[in-house]
Amino acid sequence: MRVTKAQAEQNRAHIVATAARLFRERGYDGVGVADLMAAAGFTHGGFYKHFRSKADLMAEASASGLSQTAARTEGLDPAEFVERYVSREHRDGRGDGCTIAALGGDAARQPADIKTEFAAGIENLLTALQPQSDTPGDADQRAARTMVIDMLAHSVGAVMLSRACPDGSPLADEILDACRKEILASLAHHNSEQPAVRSPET
Amino acid sequence: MRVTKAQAEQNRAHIVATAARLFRERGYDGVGVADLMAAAGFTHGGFYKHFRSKADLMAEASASGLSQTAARTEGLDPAEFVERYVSREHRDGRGDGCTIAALGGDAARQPADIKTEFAAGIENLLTALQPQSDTPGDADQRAARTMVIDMLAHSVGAVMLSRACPDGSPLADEILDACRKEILASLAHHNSEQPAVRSPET
DNA sequence: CTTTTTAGATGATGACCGTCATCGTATTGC
DNA sequence: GCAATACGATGACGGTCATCATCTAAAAAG
Repeated sequence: MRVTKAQAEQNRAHIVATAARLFRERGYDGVGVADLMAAAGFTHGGFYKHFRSKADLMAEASASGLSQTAARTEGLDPAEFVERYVSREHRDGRGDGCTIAALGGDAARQPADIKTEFAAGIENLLTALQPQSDTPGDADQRAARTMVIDMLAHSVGAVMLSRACPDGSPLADEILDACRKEILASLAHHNSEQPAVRSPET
Repeated sequence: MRVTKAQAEQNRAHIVATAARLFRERGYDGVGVADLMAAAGFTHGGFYKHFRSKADLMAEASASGLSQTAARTEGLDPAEFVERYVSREHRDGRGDGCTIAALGGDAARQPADIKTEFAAGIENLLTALQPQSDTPGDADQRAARTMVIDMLAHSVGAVMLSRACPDGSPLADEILDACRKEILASLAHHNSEQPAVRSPET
């Protein structure tokens, strides 16, 4: 059952995409190689024709998921990012959501290669959120970067904390609402003081 | 090899404490029953004399770890909490640190009983951080609670994001420093506007 | 067209895991 | 003290897991 070289490449990409989603939903340890391949429409045998090990796929799937999040964030207004990120839809859609929020806790226990992918993914997200098109002074650049880093950690923390609470519990929603309100207020506050990161509308 | 009833109770507590630490270090799936019992100084056989299942222990160990964090936070100034929580020491000491930051990401995929323990643990932490000794108006109470919820999510996000980066990487430290600075600034800002949560010193 | 290569299927292997059966021994209740 | 009880040790069980060997058939190379 040989297939076209192009088809094989496409199958490989499909396996990576499927893995990225399943890992986000169930965690790295919650998905077996056989599970994964079945979900992608294959049997477990062909796996090692594409990847050297499960750990290899874990790193590649993480990178894929992270770059997808960065791509979807590109050109998004910070406030708009927060509205979408710190939302019930995002919290309840682990599989289709941000890889950092879904697997950040697991990444901390993974080997260096996965952590490196996460660092690169975070760096990309920061760049996507911080439009440095207008090149102001170095001090402003650093202040803007600090602010974006803080906003990202803040948003990630809100989603993760809300997800740790029982589904549909008042506390889960309260956390989300409280954080969204405070993050947006913080954004507005920074904008009024030194508009290093500014909304296009204002 | 029977032991005193008091000794057995003590052994059980020791197993729970060991489990809480190991789970924080390696995650729920990263610790086997045999591993765990060996780390506590026993063989795997006696496990089911103490717990009905591994899932049962997971819930109990989570509750134990969470209440420990709440107890250690009791009476702590919010700013002091942030200084300790958003620190390199805490980030690098998963096993001895906060259960929310270590297992919050995993809890999201666990059954309802564990999520319920997390919600209760979070609620306890909020109470420990929000001294409602002076009973002001309801509006102030709610505003203070919102602020504490936000501060906790913010701190948790900072530690988790930093942990997802390679050990000793500049980004890991940058995240921690940026967030600590911003969280403390936010605290100061709230204190100056409406001192619902106030430092004892000021 | 012939030969070589390789994506994917099938099946097996050894390690690990949660759980339970059994047993010894020391404590507890009488 | 005697009998009943139960903590903990030893060992075994199904099941799952990552990985590899083998086979196939079709695509690629010549």
